Amino acid sequence: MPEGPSIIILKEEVQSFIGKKIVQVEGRSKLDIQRLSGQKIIDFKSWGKHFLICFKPYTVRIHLMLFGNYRINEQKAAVPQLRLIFNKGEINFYACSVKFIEESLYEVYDWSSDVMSDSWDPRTVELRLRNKPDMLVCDALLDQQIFTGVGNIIKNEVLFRTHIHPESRVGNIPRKKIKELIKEARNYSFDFLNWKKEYVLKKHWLAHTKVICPRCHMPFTKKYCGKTKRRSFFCENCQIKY
DNA sequence: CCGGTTGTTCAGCG
DNA sequence: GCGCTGAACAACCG
Repeated sequence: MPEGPSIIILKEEVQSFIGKKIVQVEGRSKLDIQRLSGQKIIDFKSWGKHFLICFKPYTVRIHLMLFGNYRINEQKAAVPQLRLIFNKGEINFYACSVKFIEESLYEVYDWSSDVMSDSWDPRTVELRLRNKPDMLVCDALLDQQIFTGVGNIIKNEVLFRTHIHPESRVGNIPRKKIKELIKEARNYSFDFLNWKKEYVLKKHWLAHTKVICPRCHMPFTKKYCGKTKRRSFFCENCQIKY
């Protein structure tokens, strides 16, 4: 379900609930979710994979993790973690993490690293990469403080597009190539968004889950790389190890 | 039925 | 206190 672009889609799907009052709250979250009853939704925001429901006194953070999903104006055969019922319509979140954020969002989040954000700033990303020269690039792409919103699919596709081997050390990658990587992380994320909206995301995967390199037709390597030990699909021939 | 996964946190250990 | 590992959580697909 959830890499950054998927959360953008969620945000777009719930726009009509902005300004609406929650009339009833259900769910198996152990938090005091009843405090949401009677609250009016001020806005929906996102920071990477975090979906933020903004109320005047606080914010609710939904994280869909690996298996989470949601239904708008319908339910599925499962107990929602959080169910928000309005006079007209409802939003249901399943298998997710729910948290209250009491602080101002601007104390908690820095949007300049969020690949989907209007405030995205490649210089922030470059600085944070420069501070982690020993990190493998496959881990850096999944580090939410560096590439906020990037997940495993985006990681694999961006590394393939930029011809970078996942086990390259960040500090060994030439600056020009780093800039390309940063730019492509955002660029591919928007391709992801558009393709997902059209239900053609998988069709456009060049590397993720692939067995043969579409560029040179050599077999791909599948390996659980880096500290994150997430699946990497890459071409030893086309992707340079720095 | 089992194995695997678009993710993250935390306990336990050396 | 650190870094590392594995467990835990959860739902769905093939």
